[in-house]
Amino acid sequence: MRMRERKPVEWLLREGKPGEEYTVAGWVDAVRRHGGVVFVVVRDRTGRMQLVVKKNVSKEAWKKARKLSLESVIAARGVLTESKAALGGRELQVRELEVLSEAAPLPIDIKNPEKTTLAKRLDYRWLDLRNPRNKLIFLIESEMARAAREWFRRHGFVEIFTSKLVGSATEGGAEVFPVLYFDKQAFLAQSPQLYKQMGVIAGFEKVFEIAPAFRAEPHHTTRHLTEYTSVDFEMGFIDSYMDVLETALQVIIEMVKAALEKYRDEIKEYFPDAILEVPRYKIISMEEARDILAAHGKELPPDADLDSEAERLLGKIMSEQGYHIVAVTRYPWACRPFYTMPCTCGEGGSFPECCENLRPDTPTCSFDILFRGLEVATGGQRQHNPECLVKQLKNKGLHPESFKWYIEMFRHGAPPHGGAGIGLERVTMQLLGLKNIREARLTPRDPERLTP
RNA sequence: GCCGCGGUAGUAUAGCCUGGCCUAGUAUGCGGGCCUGUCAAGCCCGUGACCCGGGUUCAAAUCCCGGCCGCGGCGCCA
Repeated sequence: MRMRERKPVEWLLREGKPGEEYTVAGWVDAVRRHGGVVFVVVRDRTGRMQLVVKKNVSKEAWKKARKLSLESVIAARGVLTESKAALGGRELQVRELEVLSEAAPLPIDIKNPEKTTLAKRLDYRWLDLRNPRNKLIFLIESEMARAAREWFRRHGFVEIFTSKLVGSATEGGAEVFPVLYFDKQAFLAQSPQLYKQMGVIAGFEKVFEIAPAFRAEPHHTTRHLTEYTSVDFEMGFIDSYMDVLETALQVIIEMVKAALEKYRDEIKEYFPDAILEVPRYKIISMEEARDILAAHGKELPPDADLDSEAERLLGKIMSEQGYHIVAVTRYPWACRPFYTMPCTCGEGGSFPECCENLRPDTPTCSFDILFRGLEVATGGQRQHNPECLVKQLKNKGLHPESFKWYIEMFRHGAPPHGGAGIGLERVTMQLLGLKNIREARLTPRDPERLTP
């Protein structure tokens, strides 16, 4: 049988002519043996259809069909017929059957993913993803990445591809993976942060990147990966960090919208906890967030980040008011990286004096975006005054010498700018209501797992 | 990194607390048989497991210690 004659299942069910002979090929989805007749359900990328293999039509094909194992790859040729009993209303009366690749007994239950632990499913990811529910997660991610990319391009952002091998840690040092770079010490980039800024300063003005980021934190939770996809952008000539926040929100909305427009029915079918409408958002300040939380019995000190309990609580309160997305602004200096623009500078320009007396609770021009109570994005305005940067580095206990080229970059004309990073897998997880972020990554990496 | 829970056929589980009655039960898968209209096919027969190492004991799936792995929480973060 020739593969070039192969017809997709969807096409056969819709447009094939009954009475004509066709070739299909795909995976064995089900086999039902009934003595002289064997029903085989074949599955390809476009759908599933029933093959009928009768002993009195082709004894040879019938013999092969009886022995088919689930998930083997087969090709079949036969006459398309109408059949009320068949799934899709049509079936193929097989004259010729070929086993292209025989499948060994399956180690996991593909039909019912909930009957196998996630760890086991991940060990056999290539089988796990044959399940339509699991496969859908990645069709959605593909769609969301496309939507984000197209949105950026439509709005004048340039796609860049930054180094993932870096010479120094971006923000501290503890959470980066060290790698041996010939005879030197290097690291895997935990964020494209510094390079995005370089893109803006180089004159691209607006840049974005959709690429992996690496975090060496040994988290054992349902929402952390050591390698994830970051949807990052950076934009110059902003009036304030609110321009950045608006952009981040629009991108997230655009991603969710695209996923829902294309896959709403499937999402509804497979993910009972998913959101089916484009979420509304609300922007509040850290001060307001603290007041709301305090009113619900959760007190936070003025220099503290929202802990995961606070995030969940805030997410719940805001969701009940109809806002699945809430952006929290003005994070205290103590919780933000050294390059963050403090609110004492920020609006209206940055001068050497404005970053003098930074205290742990000094508000910064920054924000986090929570989607159903989980942080999915972080961003803000960056400090573009090199003198301030040095002060801010020192304030954080870092050594300016380690960031030499970074600081140097701001001495040759750096526009006011800011950006954000959006966690693709986290958006997917919260959109679909997944219980574990590992489900949203093709081959997840956590502190223990390095294969497949 | 810290804390808690766990590891039994291919998969998912019962048994563990209160050691012997376990020749380790059940479901599903897998192998074989019957069956020409099934679609979670059915019926009959069969196959298959106590994570690794050490200890306690007359006796360990069961109790203790260590390791590895898994699940989750926290800190932190996308």
